[in-house]
Amino acid sequence: MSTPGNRDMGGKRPQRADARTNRERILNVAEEVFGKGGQSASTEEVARLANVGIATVFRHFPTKAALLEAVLVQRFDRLREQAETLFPAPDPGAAFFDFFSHLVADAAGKIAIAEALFEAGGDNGGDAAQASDGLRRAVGALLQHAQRAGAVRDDVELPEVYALLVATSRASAHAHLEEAVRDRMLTIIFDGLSPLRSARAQLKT
Amino acid sequence: MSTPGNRDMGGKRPQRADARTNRERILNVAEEVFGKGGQSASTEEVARLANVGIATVFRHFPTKAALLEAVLVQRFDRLREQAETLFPAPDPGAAFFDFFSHLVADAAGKIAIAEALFEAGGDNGGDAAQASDGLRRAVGALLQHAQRAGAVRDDVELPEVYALLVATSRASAHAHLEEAVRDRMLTIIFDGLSPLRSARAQLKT
DNA sequence: GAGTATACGGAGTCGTGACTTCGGATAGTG
DNA sequence: CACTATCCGAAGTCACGACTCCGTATACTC
Repeated sequence: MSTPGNRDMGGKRPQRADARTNRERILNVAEEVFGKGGQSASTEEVARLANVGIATVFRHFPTKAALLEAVLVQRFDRLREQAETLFPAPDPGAAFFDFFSHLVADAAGKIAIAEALFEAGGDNGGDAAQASDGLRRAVGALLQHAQRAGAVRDDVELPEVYALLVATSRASAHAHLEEAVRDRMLTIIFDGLSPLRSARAQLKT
Repeated sequence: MSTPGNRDMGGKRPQRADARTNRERILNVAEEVFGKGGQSASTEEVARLANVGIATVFRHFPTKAALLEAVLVQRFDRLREQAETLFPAPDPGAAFFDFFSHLVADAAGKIAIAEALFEAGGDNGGDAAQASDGLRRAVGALLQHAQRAGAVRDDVELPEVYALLVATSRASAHAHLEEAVRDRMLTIIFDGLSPLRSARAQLKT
C-alpha cells in the first residue's frame, strides 16, 4: 500500500473533500490517458484533462510510476471481481470462454493496461504485481471449473492459457485489429482448448 | 528507400570503406540494442556499443526513426526470405507450423522487433511497412499451401492467423515466458488450426 | 464569520535524449 | 608521400517531461 488513499492521518483532521474528489478524478483520467497513449503518456496531459495543476497530481501520487500503479491496481481488481462473480455460474465452460472474450475485448484501446501491467505480472513486488496475481488466480479458478465441467481439455494448464490471454489482449490493445478478426482469432484458440479430440498426439510424432 | 546506403554518389568517389563498415556495424548493434531495450533505447547506447561517435550514427541514419526502420526492414526481409525458402517444401503443413514456431521463438528478447514493427504493419507508408507487408504475404502463401495440403482447416484466413502470430510473438518477446509454456501455448493454437474436426459449430449455438 | 490547517496552481529546476557543429583525422588518388 | 574529399568524435544546443517551491485560495472548525 504505497499510496496514501484516504486513510485518516493519525488522529489529525480527515482528508479534505476536494482533495478526495480530485484524487478520484485524476485516477480516472489517468486510466483514460494511459489507456490511449501507453505508459509514455505525459503526466501533464493527465493534469490538464483532469482540470488540475501538475502539482496536485504529484501531491496525490508521489511519482508517475505510483500513478500508473494505482491505475493498474484499480483495473486488475475490477477484472478479478468480475471473474469471481462468475464462479457460481451454471455453465462453467461458457463462463470461462465469455470471460476470456470479455477481457480481450475490454483490452482494446487500453494500451498501458495490457502492456505495462500484464507484463508487470512478474517483474516487481509492488501492489500492481499483487493485483495482477489476484486476477491470475481468478482466471485459474475459472479454468479449473471449466475443465471439471468438461468444457476445456484436462491437459492444459494455467500458464499457457494465461499467456494466450495476455498475448491476445495485447494484440487487441494495439489497435489495427478489427472486431471480426479478433473473434475469429479467439475461435481458433477456443477450438484448441476444446476437449473434443486431442490433436496433440499428431504433433508429437 | 529513405536511407542512403552505399549507392554511388552521382559519379563522385564511391563511399569510403570505413564508412560502409561503420554503417553495417551500427545497424547490427542497433538491432541488438533495440531488440533488448525496445524502441525507447537511446541512440547513444547504440553509438557506444558500436565504438562510434553519436554523430556517426546520425550521419548514416538521419533520425532515430530512420535507424529503427532500417533495422526493421533488415529483419522483416530476412524473415520473408526464410518463409519463401519453405515454399517448395515437401510437407507444406510442417513448413507452416515450423515457420510459425520459429518466428515466435525468434522473437524472444527482440522487443522492438515484435513491438514496433509488427504494429507498424499498417500505420505508416515507410519502408518498414512495406517489408512487413512482404512478410505477411509470404506467411499467407505458406498458409495457403498448408491448407491445400489439408494440414490447416480451410475456413481460417490470413488476418486471424497473422494476428495470432503477432500476438504470440509479442508475448514471447516480452520475456517472463518459459520455453515450455510457449510451446504449449503454440500447441493449443495449432490444435485450433488443425482440420481434424470443427468445434466451431459448438461455439456458435 | 474569523482562523488555520490543508490543498491548489503556475512557474520554476533538473536530467535525459535527440540532433548539430566544427576542428581534426584518415582513406583513397597521383 | 602529399593532397583533398570524405568521414569522424567530442562538445555543444534544444525540447520535453518528471518533479519541486511557494504564494494563494479554499474547506472545515468554533
